[in-house]
Amino acid sequence: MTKKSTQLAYIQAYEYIRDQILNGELERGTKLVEERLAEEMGISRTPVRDSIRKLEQEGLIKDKRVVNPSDSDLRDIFQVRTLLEGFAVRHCAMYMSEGDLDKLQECVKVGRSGTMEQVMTANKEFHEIIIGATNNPVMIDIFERMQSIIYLFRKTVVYHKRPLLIDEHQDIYDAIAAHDADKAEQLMKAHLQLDLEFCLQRMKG
Amino acid sequence: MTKKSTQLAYIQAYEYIRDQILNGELERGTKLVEERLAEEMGISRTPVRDSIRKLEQEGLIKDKRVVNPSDSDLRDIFQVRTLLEGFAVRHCAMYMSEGDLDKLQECVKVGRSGTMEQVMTANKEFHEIIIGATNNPVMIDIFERMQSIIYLFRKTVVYHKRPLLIDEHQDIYDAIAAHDADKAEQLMKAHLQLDLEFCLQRMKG
DNA sequence: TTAAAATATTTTGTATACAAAAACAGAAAT
DNA sequence: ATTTCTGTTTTTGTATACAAAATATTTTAA
Repeated sequence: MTKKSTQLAYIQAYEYIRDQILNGELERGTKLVEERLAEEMGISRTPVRDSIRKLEQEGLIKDKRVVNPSDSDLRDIFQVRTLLEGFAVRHCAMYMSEGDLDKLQECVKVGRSGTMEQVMTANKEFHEIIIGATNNPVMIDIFERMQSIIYLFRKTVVYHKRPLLIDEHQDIYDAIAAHDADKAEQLMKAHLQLDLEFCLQRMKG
Repeated sequence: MTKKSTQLAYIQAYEYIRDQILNGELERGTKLVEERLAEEMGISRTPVRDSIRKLEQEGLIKDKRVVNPSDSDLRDIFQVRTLLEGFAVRHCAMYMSEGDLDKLQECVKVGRSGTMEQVMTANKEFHEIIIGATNNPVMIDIFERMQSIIYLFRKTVVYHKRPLLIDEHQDIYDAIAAHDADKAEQLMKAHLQLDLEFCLQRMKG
C-alpha cells in the first residue's frame, strides 16, 4: 500500500479542491471563496490560498473561479496535445519496450471488457503510457496539465461514450507494434481530432 | 508611456525576484529565504511566499533555490521547443501576414547591425514573433515558460556569441517568405539543435 | 419603475505571531 | 578523522487580525 497522504495542510487543500473540480462537485464557473473552503476543511485561509494559487497556475482555476474553457481554449489545447502525442507515438513506434507494449495492449483489452470506471482509467492510461515513453519530464508535465483540463469533461465523455474510440486505440497500438511510425502518428492525429470534435459537440449541451 | 506598475506587493515581489534571477544577480542554485527577501523589499513574508510559489510553478525556482538545469533538463526543454517552433514556423510559412513578415525581417536586420543589447532583444523577438503567429495562447504560454529558463543562460550566450546564429535566422526568414514550409521547419530544427549544443557547451564552463 | 448614489457586506491582500520542521554546529564516541 | 548524537538556530507552515478592495444592497432621486 502506498501511503501518500501528506499531513501538510496546503497539500491536503490542493488535493481536496482539485478532486472536487475534477469530479464535478465544483462546477465550472463556480466562485471559490477562500474562507468558505477553509472552514469546510477545518483549516485556515493561508494554505487554502496557496492551493488556489497553484491550481490557478495549472489552469484549473481562473480569476477565483473553476475554469470554464471555451471552444477556442479547447482547440488550442488540442493543437498542442496533437503535437506532443504525435511526436510521442512516433517515438513509441521506433523505440518502445516490450514491457510498455504489453501495458498498452492491456489498456486496449480493458477498454473493451472492463467496467465503466475501468474503461475510463484504461483509456486515459493509454495516452499516459505513450507520452511517458518519451521519458521527457517537461513533455509529461505539460501533457498532464492539459489532460486535467480536458478531464473537466470527463463526466460528459463517460455518459455519452464515443463508440469508435477503442477501435482507434487498437489501430494505434497495432501501428506502434508494427513499428510504423508514420501510420501511428497519422492515426493518433485523426484520433485526437475526433476526440476534440466530440468534446466540442458535447460542450454545447 | 505604459504605466504597468501594480501596487500589489506580491506582484512587485514576483517581478523583483524574477528579474534578479534572469539577470543573474541571483545565481543558479542560490537558496531563497523568504524573510531575507521580504526585508530587502520592505514588505512582509506573505506576498514573498506567494511569488516564490509562482516562480516555482514556472520552473525558475526548485526546492527554494534558483533552478540549475542539468544537461538533460536542457535537452528535454529543447525537444519540446523544437516541436512547438517547428509547427509554428510551418504555420508562418503558410499563413503569415505581411506585417509580421516585415517585423521578422526587421529582427534579422537589427540582429546584424544593433548594439549588443539590441541584438539580444531582436534575436529573442524573432522566435517570439514566430510562436506568436500561431495565435495559440496555450502554445505561447508554454514557450514563454521554457524561454525564461533558457534565458538563464543569457549572459553566457551574450558573452560568447554564436557567430552563425543570425545567418540561420536569415535563412529561416527567407524560407518563410518563400512559403516553403518544409524548408522552414527543417531549418528551424537545425537552428535549435545548434543552439542547444551551444548552450550545453557553455554550461560546462 | 428605473437609475444613481450611498451604505453595508463580503472577500481579498498583507502583516504578524507562533509552532513545527529542517538545517546547522559542536561535542562525544568510535 | 569520521561518524553519531545532542542541542541550537534558522526557516518554513499555519493561524489570526486588520485594512483595502471588490460586491452586493439599500436608499434616494428622477
